[in-house]
Amino acid sequence: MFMEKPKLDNICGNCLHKWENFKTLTEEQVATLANHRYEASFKPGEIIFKKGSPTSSVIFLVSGMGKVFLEGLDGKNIIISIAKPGMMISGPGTYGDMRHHFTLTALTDVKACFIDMLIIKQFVLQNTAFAEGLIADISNKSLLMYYKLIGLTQKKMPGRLADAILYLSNQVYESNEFDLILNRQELGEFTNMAKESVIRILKDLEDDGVIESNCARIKILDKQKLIMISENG
Amino acid sequence: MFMEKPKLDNICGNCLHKWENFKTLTEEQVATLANHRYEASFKPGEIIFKKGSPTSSVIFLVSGMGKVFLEGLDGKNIIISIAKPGMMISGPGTYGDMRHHFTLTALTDVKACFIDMLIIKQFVLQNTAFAEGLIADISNKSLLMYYKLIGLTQKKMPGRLADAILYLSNQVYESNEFDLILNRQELGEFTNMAKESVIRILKDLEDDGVIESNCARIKILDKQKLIMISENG
DNA sequence: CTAAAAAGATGACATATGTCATTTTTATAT
DNA sequence: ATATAAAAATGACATATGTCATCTTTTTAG
Repeated sequence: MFMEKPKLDNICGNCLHKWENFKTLTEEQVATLANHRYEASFKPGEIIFKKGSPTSSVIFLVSGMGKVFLEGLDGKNIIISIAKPGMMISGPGTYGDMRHHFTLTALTDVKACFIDMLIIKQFVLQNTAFAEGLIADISNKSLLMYYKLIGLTQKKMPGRLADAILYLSNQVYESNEFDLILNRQELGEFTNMAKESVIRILKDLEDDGVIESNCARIKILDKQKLIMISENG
Repeated sequence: MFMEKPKLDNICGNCLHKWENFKTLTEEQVATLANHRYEASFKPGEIIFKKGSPTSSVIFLVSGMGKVFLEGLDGKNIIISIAKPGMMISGPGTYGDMRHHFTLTALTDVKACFIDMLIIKQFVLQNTAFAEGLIADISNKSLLMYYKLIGLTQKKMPGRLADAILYLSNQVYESNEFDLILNRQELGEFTNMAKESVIRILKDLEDDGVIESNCARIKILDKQKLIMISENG
């Protein structure tokens, strides 16, 4: 992983437009931002930041996708979300013990933008609208965790897998047909089930004509039914 | 309008001292707070606020205890935490859809203080230190959810119940012996298990000399062993 | 104090789901 | 292209945990 200081071109434009809360910044603050950002490239599987490491930066993916996951017991992970460009990636440790509590790794080739955390904290103190937006952002992520908790603890496997497929289709790929960048093991880490169970239920869904799936490619044939499975556990 | 330094020590003093973030407020803001607070009393079982209702207020318990829980699928609840005086109780909807996403009910006789949400939001805009403190508070709660998720999905029942007992002992009652205000059903909602399983494992713990338990009274006999059970699943 | 209701306790049983071992398919590198 | 490694798929089996029915104890209300 190597870092370089990027030129002040409109490389930032992407994030500045995509992350709602950047719109609260003054021109001066945007300039400050551009002066305190660093880019780095990662290959699939590489760690972008690791649980336990200092929360020195906030991260935006410029391109590519990553996975955000909790490192649980006995090396068992829980994938929380798939990171895409335009989302701020930081964690609850930022305003706490200053340590990351989850790990972010690249799923594809990733170009990531590191913004100095001190700058973000400075904006919070200078710009109340930004602070408010940050609270909203954190709150939203917290909310997702509530529903993740309900899903993982109260739904049975088919419902959890349906949820995962719907999440990938609606939030990540924005399409009913996609080349999955998660393998069965990771799909299991996302749905809290063994990879063998993922395979079995994926097959059940295929047998029932809900999806078409061979290896990485997944096509949703009957979204309504998938939603029904998601809702009925 | 002239405002004298409010005499709050007899009313608000409890919360003002207990919730760290109130210390960032100016005297004027404290006075505003005192003018926009309302108290209400609740009996055990009564709803203080309900999932789906508007987040018009932030709540502090003046006295008594409550349970904060998600209303999950098929009426199955997930108790997230036990509310005590000194903690701000609000939810992720406050800076989102303006709706509560969990329910708060009284476990004992409760006197609750309702602070107008608009005042809190005003403080966020006026007082960046307060905003920062609020972010820290929300972050901390978010963090707890991460570890709750890991515990509930990856630990087996004895580990989860051990966690619950340790939480009650350390965080809630601050004693190794206490009269539990949760019944077996609720202990199940806290640990994601059926009430029958709670009863069984409670009995196992008693047989193993880890705790002493008859109905509501619980006494921890071997905390070290309890911690071990918590850690080993 | 007695009756009714709620909570706690117990046992039998069903099942969702994980684990392990093995085979097949797909991807990767030489 | 061939060899090797990784991922996917499959089947047998074990088990943690929920469900249900029943009984006992405790609490609540008249």
